[in-house]
Amino acid sequence: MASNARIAADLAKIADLLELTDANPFRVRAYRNAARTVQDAPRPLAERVRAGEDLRSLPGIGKEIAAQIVRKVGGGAMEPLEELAGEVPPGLLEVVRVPGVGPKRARVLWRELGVDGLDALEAAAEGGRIEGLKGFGAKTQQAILAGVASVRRFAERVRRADAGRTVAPLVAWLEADEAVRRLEIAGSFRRGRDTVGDLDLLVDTDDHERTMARFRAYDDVDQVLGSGSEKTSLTLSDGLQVDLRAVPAESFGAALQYFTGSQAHNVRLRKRAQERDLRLNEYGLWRPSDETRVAGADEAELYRALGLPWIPPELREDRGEIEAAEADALPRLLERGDLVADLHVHSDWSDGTADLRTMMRAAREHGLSVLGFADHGPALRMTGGLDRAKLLRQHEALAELSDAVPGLTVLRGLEVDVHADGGLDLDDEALALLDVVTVSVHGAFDLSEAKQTERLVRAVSHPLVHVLAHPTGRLIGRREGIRVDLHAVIEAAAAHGVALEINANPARLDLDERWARTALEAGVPLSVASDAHGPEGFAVLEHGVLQARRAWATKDRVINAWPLARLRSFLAKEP
DNA sequence: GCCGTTTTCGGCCCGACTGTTTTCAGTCG
Repeated sequence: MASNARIAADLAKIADLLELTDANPFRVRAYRNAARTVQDAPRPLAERVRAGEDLRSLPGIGKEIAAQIVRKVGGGAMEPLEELAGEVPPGLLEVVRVPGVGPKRARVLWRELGVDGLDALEAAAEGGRIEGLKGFGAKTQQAILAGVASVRRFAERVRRADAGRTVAPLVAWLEADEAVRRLEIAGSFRRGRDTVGDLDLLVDTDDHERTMARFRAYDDVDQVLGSGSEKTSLTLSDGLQVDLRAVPAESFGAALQYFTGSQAHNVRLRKRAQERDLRLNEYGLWRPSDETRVAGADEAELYRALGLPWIPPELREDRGEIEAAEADALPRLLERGDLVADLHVHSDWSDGTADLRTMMRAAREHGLSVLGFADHGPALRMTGGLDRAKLLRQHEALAELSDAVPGLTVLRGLEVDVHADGGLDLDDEALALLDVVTVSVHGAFDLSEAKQTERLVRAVSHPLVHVLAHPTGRLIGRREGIRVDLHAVIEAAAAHGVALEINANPARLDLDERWARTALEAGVPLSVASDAHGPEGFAVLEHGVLQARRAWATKDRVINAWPLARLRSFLAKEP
């Protein structure tokens, strides 16, 4: 089936190819917008097509693009894709990813030098054939050579948590200088996305030149891509690109808003400014008639001047937050401090590194008052998983520890493997001994979508199951999730009072924000869980909270933010 | 290519930096 992601990828590719053929830029944008709409669509478009619905009700989808989507769903190829494939070599799509090379230059390089991909581009630069082309000089040639290397080394987006570790010492280095008054990380990092492409730093400084020089002098810098008094771009040794912009205090809020994005959110805000005869840019919100600044120093003030309450960065994706803000109906998003429990934690009874008591203490130190152990069941032999006899011994051990950590209630759980046919790895009698039954998939990732769906639907329909952990099994940047119709799984979870997990491990963050939101909209509660395998593992909960916030989760919809009595009632499957 | 209780045609978000230019195009975010 043509998933929304595949349809969106085709539309985005058409946009890229159109640019390379010098097409009408607004036509390009139309395809980009449509790609985004499809990506964000909560229901599979294929399903809507089969139901005979008119896709033109979706924003940015008109007659032409709707027809192309129908072709794709029907198993055909989108026509522009076929036409454009014959006009430009596909390798040019990689060439435009080189910094400083856009569609125009890529076309010149192709026409003049036959450059049809990264290898050819590199050879042309090394051979000195680029310098001398109209519009190209020696510096550009050098930049291209460096750019090819960086594209190769750093093709993918990086996990936000990894970027956070990289940037923390850099931020400390910049803030250590007394000229720096304020420093903020903006961009998708601030919005809490699970991955980031680069980092955007904003600085309010007494001395632009000095701060930019200090930035360039940071010892982990690999290449300085460009540097002026307002802005410096560079890459660090691990390939991460960091942009630093100097912003005056009177514009700081506007710049923070602008560079936090997302682009789609900003477009909406600028249109909104226009409708009020105002102009919005990174320096402030302006009244053009007399060039006065209506707002700029403070982000909340800027939103206010546009008739809106301040919108949390995690929601700024143009997925309904502006409408909600207008109606004064923004959710009060989950916060880390709302979490009282963690229901998915391992110990050395299976593959964890620490004993029960150590994990209990660590949970308390991380501000939790309820801890649900969820060691692996017997199927995962390599983890030393617990069979029924071992489970009983663990319960005895827990009973002895019942008062070991004041203020902490322990729930007896297990992470039970779901067999390929949807059966569980422990019999019902053993499952009934547990306070929390978490189920998850650790093998048979390759089943067909139909079989995988049947498997998970059967698992969450089991009357003793409470939580489905890391529902897709994706590992960011390493493994795609299983092929499964999550709509069907969500529907079954809703019918059987089962929660879906947001696994907070930064490599997982599974469910992702879109599916988590879909689950919430279907009435399915979430469990934000650390999946900690050691005492330090609880720290990742902050990443899970960000993901939950991006899914519009409030604490009322997250079972491990509930008071213990309410949680117990959920676990008892009371209506 | 999409869109419209001011429009079915004429718009479509905004500015900085760079390198190569004699006044600006291309790229980027």
